[in-house]
Amino acid sequence: MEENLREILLGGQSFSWRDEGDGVFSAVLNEHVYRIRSIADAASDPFLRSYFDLDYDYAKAMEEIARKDEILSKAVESTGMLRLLHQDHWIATISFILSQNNNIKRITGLYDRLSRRFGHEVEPGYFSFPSPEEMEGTTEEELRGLGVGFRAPFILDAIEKRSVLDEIDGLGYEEAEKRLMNIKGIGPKVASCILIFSYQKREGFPLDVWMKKVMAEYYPGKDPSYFHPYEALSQQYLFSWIRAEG
DNA sequence: CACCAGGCCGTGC
DNA sequence: GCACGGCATGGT
Repeated sequence: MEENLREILLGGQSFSWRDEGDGVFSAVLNEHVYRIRSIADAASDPFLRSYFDLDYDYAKAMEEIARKDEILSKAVESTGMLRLLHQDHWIATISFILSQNNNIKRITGLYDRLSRRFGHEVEPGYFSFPSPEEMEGTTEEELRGLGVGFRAPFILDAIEKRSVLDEIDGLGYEEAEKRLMNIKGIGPKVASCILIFSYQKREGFPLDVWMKKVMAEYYPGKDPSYFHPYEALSQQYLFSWIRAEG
């Protein structure tokens, strides 16, 4: 089965990708402008191979998830094949700090404004997401001026404590979560997104407002361990399904 | 005018 | 430990 590329790129895992029309999606990553129409386009590029986690068997995982119960079967069927992205630690951290009490459209807009203000132009009109060094020296006032609102001091704290992002790989989930949560504005939900979509910690299970409804309505009394060993990917199928369902 | 969005922080108990 | 209000901004 073919991947649901739109859902993977624009469904809330990442805020880097843009719909260029005619089935083309673009993103500025790794000092390049990448343009792709399918996952197959990524197979020959080392950076994208890692980014799209091409060495993991998502087809097999999807089949096993669909066999778990009726709800997951429905979620998988309506969504198509998903993958979990392997994003840059810093980009994921700021992206999901921006995501709290926010919506995907506005998060993407803020991501763009940060890129244009602090990043650099890789191609005409295409700006990289700024590195911590490029953002260093900014102020709460400047950030608020870009529209990030109450998240401004959280971003400043992340700039200051960015070195913790290099100490997460290899840690167990709980310890990794604890370290991330030392940064202001990172609680359990934001931490889980960073750990899944940047550190490949597949036992994460983000509980946002949508997923809390799903759990209360369809999995009362159950906790994320029910979905083991596919916590994160199952969550992503349920998230996509319930959002499409309304 | 409300209420919501891939929540978290500070306070009070 | 848990419950609660506040929080910037833009959309419905």
